[in-house]
Amino acid sequence: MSGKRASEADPARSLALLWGSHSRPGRSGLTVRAIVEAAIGIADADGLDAVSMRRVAERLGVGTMSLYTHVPGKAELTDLMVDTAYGRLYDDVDAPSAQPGGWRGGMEFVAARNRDLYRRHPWMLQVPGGRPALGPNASLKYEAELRPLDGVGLSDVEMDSVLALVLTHVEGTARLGAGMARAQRDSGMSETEWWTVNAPLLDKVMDASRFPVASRVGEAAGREHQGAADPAHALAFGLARILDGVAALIAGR
Amino acid sequence: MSGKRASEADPARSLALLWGSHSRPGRSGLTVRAIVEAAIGIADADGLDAVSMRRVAERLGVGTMSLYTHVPGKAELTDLMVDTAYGRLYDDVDAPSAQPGGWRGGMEFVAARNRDLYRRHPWMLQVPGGRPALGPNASLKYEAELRPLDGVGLSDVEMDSVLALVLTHVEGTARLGAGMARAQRDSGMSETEWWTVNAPLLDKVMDASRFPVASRVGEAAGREHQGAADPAHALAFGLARILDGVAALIAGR
DNA sequence: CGTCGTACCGTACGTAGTACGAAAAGGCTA
DNA sequence: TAGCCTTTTCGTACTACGTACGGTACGACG
Repeated sequence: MSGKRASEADPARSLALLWGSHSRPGRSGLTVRAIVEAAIGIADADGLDAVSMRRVAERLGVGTMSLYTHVPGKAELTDLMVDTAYGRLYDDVDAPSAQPGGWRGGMEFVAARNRDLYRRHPWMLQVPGGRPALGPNASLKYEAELRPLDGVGLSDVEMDSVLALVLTHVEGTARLGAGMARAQRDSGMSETEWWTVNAPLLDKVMDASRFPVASRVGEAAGREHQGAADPAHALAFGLARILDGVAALIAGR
Repeated sequence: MSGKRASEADPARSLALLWGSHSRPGRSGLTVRAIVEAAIGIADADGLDAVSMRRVAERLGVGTMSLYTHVPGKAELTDLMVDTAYGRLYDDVDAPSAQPGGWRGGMEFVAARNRDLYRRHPWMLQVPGGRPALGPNASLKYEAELRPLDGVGLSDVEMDSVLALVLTHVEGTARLGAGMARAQRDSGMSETEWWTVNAPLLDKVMDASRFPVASRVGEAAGREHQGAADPAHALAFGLARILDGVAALIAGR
């Protein structure tokens, strides 16, 4: 009955857990790291909704409530999952600033890596937003991703804005892709199958003459993408426009 | 125990409900429209998570299970909520294609209207993705938003791509804003308050010298935006870049 | 060997979606 | 009016969730 929403983690607890050297195994071998790893495994396989405290505990062979000895609650566990997932984004040798193609090549690399991240961990798109948990890996990520933009003629504020723009775009298109993948899993039908089944139903119910542009464009796009949308194309097309726009901003100096 | 995920609606049932003239009041006056309106009212006030079948029924003064006579389940109800919310986006007189400033003005109008939509109905950002439910209002929206791009030198596929890019950007920045608003509500602290409280804690735990660019840029951005991020600025900045990029694409013809 | 701090976890409460089947209210024909 | 039938309404119950609470048992230390 306390005023605490399950969706909002205690920031201080999260921060301590995130940055602290949490490694005292306890007597059953239970560790924060093990809990987080188990949760990520479940989320990778079955989505964030499938991550229940019961199921995490079961996977670790411990009682459900034992988890609470190491982790304050599910919200903080989610924070830990996110920062851990950020952990393997960039190696030292493989930094965005080490990519060819200048700032543009760097941003393309950032976009590709983040796309891969969301592909591997689609559950990250389901994490409830709010104040982002500034863990060590998130900080490392921010640093690495800003570097290609440093010294190219953008102000500090603009550097932040450009990176945010790119990341928002990648997240948006990844969300599209994850949604399509989930729809495919849940319905058991591929995108094309679904449309061939449901198109007649839609035709019967909607009068295409009321939507002349929409039906023309929608059909063209559907044919091109073999479905309602194509996340890979959306990512590439949008990123090209965005980086062109950023180039124009830089050139305008 | 059936194989149906609660997150995936039956498309045929949704389509029939969406397009059908569902208006047989039943003997308690219960209507699909009334159910949807009640659900939207709850979602507007307390978020999508607060929309439970029990609470919707309570608001309407009927038994919980009576809802299932009119609506197959919660997933389909969500589809109906979304299409209904789309309903009041554009009046006939107020269409994007009637805006000044050509295609660019039209897209800026589309962006502003969608931003307002997400501001009024933040729960739309929590709707689980998947195959979008093609209701009448979604179709109208697609038609209205494509029109400013018609005949400006883009191919049909490019028209779809540009619109998707703009809408993805608006959704992404709206998500940022909704997250910040929710964090503020849950924590009871404004953005500046939160950072003044938690900055010392972060300083203690992270070594700023390991993140030279990040700490410099982050501090500049934080000062500029009076917080970790500024959704309004992110929307405007990103939209300007995107439309510059689209202009370059058109000019390249 | 006794004591204590901590890790562990069984039970229980309140929340959710919805399956099932009973009950009740009209609408119809005879 | 009586009887029946279709449809709407909804009480109960099942599973699954996060986690508060309180008991138990292990390992270290005196």
